[in-house]
Amino acid sequence: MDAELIKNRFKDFLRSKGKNITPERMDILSEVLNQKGHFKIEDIILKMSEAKNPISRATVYRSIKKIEEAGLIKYIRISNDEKVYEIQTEHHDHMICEKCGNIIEFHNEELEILQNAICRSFAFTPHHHTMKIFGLCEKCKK
Amino acid sequence: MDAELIKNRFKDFLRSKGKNITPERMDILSEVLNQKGHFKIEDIILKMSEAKNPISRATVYRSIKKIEEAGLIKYIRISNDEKVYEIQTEHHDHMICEKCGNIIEFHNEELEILQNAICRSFAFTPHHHTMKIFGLCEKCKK
DNA sequence: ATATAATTGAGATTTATTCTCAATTATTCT
DNA sequence: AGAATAATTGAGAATAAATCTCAATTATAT
Repeated sequence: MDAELIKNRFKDFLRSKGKNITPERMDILSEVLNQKGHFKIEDIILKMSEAKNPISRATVYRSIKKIEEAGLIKYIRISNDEKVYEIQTEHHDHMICEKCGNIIEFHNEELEILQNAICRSFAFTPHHHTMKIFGLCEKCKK
Repeated sequence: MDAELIKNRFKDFLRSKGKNITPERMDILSEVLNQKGHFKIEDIILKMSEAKNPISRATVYRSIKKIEEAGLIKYIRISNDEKVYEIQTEHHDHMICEKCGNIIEFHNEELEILQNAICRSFAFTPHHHTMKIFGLCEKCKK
């Protein structure tokens, strides 16, 4: 939530990997933190190309990848050719409205417990999971 | 399970859409039904290019799409740039071993019920969902 | 059989992303 | 602080999966 904290985490990540802290990387992270809700990489590319210190497409891709590696953002694939990013908070799953495209985040502890139980029954050691429910949100149902 | 049944379903689908039943489409479906477990579109493209009546890459893509539309196969995205297809059976979810790539299919009715309950609490009408659990399978754990 | 409409193959095109490499900039070492 | 070293950047080329184009071929309906 606190942008400064996140920026510091990113700096720490870069240092820990022996990577440089550059204005380009920090500017891109700032723009990411400015986004409301889910965003596409093209949104960031556009913003950065219009900024007072424009940053190239290649650098946006490279920096977004680093921010992702740092665990600060992640993406959800909402269709075969659409990825949207979100700032990483606690783990949650997604409901995606097939009509309006709205993405609802939810977390349900019972679900997590059940998933772990299912994994145990297969002697499978879970690391992480993704669950997406596609359907119609309340508004679009009407 | 019965290949002839599936082929007839595909023919019905094509007819219902006013599409032609062509040897290319039927040969590609046959090759799909020959696959053991999960397969990649490149596997099919390779096989068809080596067949006695070779079929082009474009036609494989077009036919696979039709077979998918007919509800006979579907794909799972196992990583950012890897899709694998499977023959459509009853609904199930997947566990994917991050080490050996093995895909375990599972179905759990409790999970489905819980998902529906969660959707209800958001006034969300679910149509379908995907769930993938990434981790280590029994063998790779050791 | 013929006419009409659909399909095919081959290669061009598209789109998202990554790569290349010379020029620039950050960091490290005195 | 300044030089040396290593990393990063921008611009455009390259890549890869999938789709499109269009003339030639084939399936279907009459």
